[in-house]
Amino acid sequence: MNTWSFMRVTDGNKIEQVEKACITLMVQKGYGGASVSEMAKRAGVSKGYLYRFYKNKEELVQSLLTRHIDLILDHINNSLQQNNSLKEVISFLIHYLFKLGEENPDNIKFVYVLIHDYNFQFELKQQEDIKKVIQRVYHIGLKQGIFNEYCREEEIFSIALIYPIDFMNLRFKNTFGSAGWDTNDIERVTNFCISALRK
Amino acid sequence: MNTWSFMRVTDGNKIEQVEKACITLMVQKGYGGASVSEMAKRAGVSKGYLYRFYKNKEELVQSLLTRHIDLILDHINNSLQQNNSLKEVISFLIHYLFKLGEENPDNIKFVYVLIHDYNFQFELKQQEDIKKVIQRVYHIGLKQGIFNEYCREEEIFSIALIYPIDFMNLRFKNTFGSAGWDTNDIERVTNFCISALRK
Amino acid sequence: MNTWSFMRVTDGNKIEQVEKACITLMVQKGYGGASVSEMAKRAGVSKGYLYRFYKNKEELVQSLLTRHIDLILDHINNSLQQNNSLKEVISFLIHYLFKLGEENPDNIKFVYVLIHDYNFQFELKQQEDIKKVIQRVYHIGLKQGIFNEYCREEEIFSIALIYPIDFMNLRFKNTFGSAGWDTNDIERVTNFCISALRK
Amino acid sequence: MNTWSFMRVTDGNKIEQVEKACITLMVQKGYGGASVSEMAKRAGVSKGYLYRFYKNKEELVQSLLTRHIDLILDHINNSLQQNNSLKEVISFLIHYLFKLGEENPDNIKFVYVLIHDYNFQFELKQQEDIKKVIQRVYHIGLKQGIFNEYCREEEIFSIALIYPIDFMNLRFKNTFGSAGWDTNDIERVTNFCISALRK
DNA sequence: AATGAATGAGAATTCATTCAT
DNA sequence: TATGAATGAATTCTCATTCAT
Repeated sequence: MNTWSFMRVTDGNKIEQVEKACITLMVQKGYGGASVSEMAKRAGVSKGYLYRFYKNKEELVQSLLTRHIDLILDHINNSLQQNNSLKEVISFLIHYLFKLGEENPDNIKFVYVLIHDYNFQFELKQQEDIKKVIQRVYHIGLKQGIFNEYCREEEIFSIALIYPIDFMNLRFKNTFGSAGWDTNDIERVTNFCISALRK
Repeated sequence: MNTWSFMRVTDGNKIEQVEKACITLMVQKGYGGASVSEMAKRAGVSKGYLYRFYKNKEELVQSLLTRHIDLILDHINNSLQQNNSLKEVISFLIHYLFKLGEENPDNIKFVYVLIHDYNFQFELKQQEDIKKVIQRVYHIGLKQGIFNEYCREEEIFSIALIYPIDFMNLRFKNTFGSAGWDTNDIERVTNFCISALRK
Repeated sequence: MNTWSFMRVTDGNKIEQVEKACITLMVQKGYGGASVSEMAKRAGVSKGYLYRFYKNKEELVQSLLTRHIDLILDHINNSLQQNNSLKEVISFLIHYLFKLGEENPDNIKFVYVLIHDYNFQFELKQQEDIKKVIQRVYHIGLKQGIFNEYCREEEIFSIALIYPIDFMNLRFKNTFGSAGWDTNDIERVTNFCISALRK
Repeated sequence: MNTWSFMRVTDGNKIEQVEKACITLMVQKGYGGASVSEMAKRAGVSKGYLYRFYKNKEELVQSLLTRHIDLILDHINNSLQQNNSLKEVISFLIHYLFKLGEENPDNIKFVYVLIHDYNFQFELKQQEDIKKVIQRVYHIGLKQGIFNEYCREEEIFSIALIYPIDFMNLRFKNTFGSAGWDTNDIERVTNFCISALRK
């Protein structure tokens, strides 16, 4: 192993630590309250180092959001390429989202916080990707003729993507008295979602 | 009109201006980005004046959120006291929410931004009020026996309250290519919501 | 009783309350930390009222200091007019100072704090009064021929006036492990003081 | 001289400048009146820089006070370790205090102002150190059997430490018409002090 | 590649003071 | 006589960002 490849590994770790710290702090303190200094300290790197990878704080956060959303979009696209039915696509998506929330609640909290923030829009290119993916899902449903008359692309987005994310965060916040979830909850959310879109 | 009443009107106006400025800035820049100085400047009052009414920035924002949510809860409670059916209660609620969004988009944006922020919880008392109201709506639906098997209190909250708010903000953000809404949209959202909860 | 005299009584009380509040806060928080608003609130008067009597915060504090010092000077002058010996004059003074400290510790703390503050000098006229009084005491001692060779006017001031005040505050601050004082302490301080000046 | 050592010198200078500015302003305006902004400006550093070294204004001032007092305590302790007589210990102390006042009046003014401020106590550990030192001086005097019957530890503190400091400040303030001091004054103060404690 | 010293604009908040009533 | 609403300058402190090393 040469020094160069060794360095790369080191780098990767550092940046990974920065991103973890960023997510944690964004969730805990919000965009305004999360300071770059604290991110660097938590990640064990210098502030200067951090600025060599990201133009500024906003870009760091935005790039993280983009990557998180991209992962979700990739997952849906994979699911779509396997000629799944609408039900399968939605079920896979929701199970995937719950898996993310179980692996690390902060990841889902982070997405939740940012997609509802007027300071962070999806990047333009990604917005197109989202539209495309939602359209593909919508067309599958149309082809299968299973949508009720009130269902449009917006409802696919709101119900199949946003509603499960909101569900998890409602539980994180313990608003209605339950703190986590079990497989029954996941099934119920999945079924509710599909039933909401169906005739 | 005597001087006294003139003074009062002036006062009322000032605080009203502060609150308007606060809402606008919260929506535009988020909690961390919205500065008290700018709020005061926009409202045409001094910073010191503002602090005679609110202990600090957080209290100003929190009190505004509480008031906005209270208005919505009051509306639902009124609706419940009139022995309305589930469908009527939900329909009234959604129409009310759209009315708010039409009167002043910032009001709905403000609520949207804050209820998805991990730094702003509902005040404890209000959280209880929300639970109570949602429970009452839920019980009406149970009595009428019209819920599908996947519907719980959480779904009432997410679908009848959050989904319409999200819908408006999706339109404000122009995510799927339409910027406002018309009466058809309102009807569609209403029907979709009721259909989602129903058998 | 006419309205005028009634008013005067009321006024007197109010101003007295203001002065009490001022002293308490000056001792507790220092000049910078004591706010006029809090003084007014504690005294149960409005800020505006307070400013009708004192040009500003400094004048309020300065006038209080001047009055406190004047009381002490008056006491010494009375003592001097009775053809007392040096020992009697000093003994009366020290007993008087301890009486002040017993009546209300804040009074002695207040004097202690201010006479050691570079922002508060004695008023010019009062500085002359102090010099005069100290000179008279000095001359009595000279006439009686009891001073040791190292004793000058400055020592009269430092030992007969400042040292007892410092003693009480050392006890208030509990620096050497005793919190108050008894009659033995008073006698000891008196004797120490006289002995320090004597041959 | 290499760049590194050059940097260190620069750094040291900056902090030194901050401390000088702090002392000057504390003496001129008191704790409340001395602003951190002005300290930074006078020291030629940025506000942010200052806060990298001191948690806040209080810590800056307190740390300076502690250091000044420590220097004095160290001096007494050195003197004590050389098996000096009481007279020598006190004489050395007083000469040292006057030397401090001659080197830089602000240093003695600073100590004078803060030890008489109810907002600044000695740090707990230092208070113990002071007690210990005073006790050691007291025990020397006891062993030599030279104290008069009115002399206790408190008097050692008040007369050997506080009285010379007060003397210098009385001169700085020009209260009795002389502004500085000469060697005769120093001798007189020393002799007065020793004579005051002696039989 | 990596650091962290240094900045300075700007944040939240306070408070002495004024003045219309 | 007495109030307290209103101000705005000043205060303490933070933080994103830069840059010399």
